Amino acid sequence: MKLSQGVEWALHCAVTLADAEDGILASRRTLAGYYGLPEAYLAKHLKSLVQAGVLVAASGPRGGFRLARAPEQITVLDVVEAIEGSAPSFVCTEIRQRGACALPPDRCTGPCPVARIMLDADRAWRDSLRAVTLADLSGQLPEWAHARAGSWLADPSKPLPPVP
Amino acid sequence: MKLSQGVEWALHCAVTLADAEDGILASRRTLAGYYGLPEAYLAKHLKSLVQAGVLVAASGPRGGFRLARAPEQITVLDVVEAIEGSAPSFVCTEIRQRGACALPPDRCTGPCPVARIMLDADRAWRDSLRAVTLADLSGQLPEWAHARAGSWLADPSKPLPPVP
DNA sequence: GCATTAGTACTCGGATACGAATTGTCCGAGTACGCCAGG
DNA sequence: CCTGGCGTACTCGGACAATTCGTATCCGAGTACTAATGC
Repeated sequence: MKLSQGVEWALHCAVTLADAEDGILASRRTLAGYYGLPEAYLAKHLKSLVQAGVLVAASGPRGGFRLARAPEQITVLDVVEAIEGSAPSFVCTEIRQRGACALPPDRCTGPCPVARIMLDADRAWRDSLRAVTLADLSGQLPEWAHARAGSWLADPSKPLPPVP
Repeated sequence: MKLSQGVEWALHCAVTLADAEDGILASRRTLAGYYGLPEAYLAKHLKSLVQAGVLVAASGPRGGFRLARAPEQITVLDVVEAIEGSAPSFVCTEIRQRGACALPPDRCTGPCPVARIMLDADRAWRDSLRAVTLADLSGQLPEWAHARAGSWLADPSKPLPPVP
């Protein structure tokens, strides 16, 4: 029950991309430099985000990544599932139907109580993540943080505006 | 975000042990035979349950495992954390304080929004598991299932009562 | 001066090693029962 | 017949491999800009 390291990276990068001005694409080098992350490995996670439809990628010079939808339309769950996969954390192997005391299949019409509880908890976890969007996260940052992110994404070589 | 296989085994075994008559200890062989599980590997998980204080073990002939408390006093979360560990699923490495756009530490008094959301979801998951006890799970089984489990735990060589 | 075309530099994407954690298995330490010998 | 002691068989606990997954990295495919060249 440990989440991948990439989930944190992906979430921060997605929130940062919400501050990109229209038409600006951020390359993986730009994003990696923003947080001091290994560029090659971050690329792997960015690719996952593209495959999941969270980001859109463009090749060539001036290429890079941007959000596929408005920040209000992307939930934290979208990002997490892009990295971790959307499979439920608990898989019931129906061991109640195996072994010396196996139950006959016709007695196992409904899901077993153990699986039901675990899936309920999994649903609660996902609901909690689905209730928050990138816009919600971005809105918790101060104005100068948005300005810094936008400036860096537009041109990483330009000096950053100072922190008040 | 995938739970260990042992979680399912541990939960089923714990629910089964709730049907053991007073003074009856179930050996790992008995439990493994109940569900057709590999005995040696199941032992590893049972050991974790003992270390977590969910089960009590006794050595020697007539030895085995029993619940450490009444089924009403053991939550599903107790069992899951015994196997998976109680560490939170998300760990914030404070990448916002690293890289080219690192925030100064004096601007990071509170937890970062990303970590807060992830920990909230983790708490929702654990709350959901904490709300259910082994007694709740056991209560969802029909009467004849309790009788079969109790009979097998008391003497695996005795023929099981039939399923109605 | 302008259009065309070849070159270049920069981007993403997939294929490729390495390490750690989970999975799976085995043998040794300890204990209660049963049996045997002695009184 | 009763009691004490020893042996045995069964239990759990920790130590030891194999496999899968997450981590980390590199090189190749593709694209837009740039610059040189011909008209």
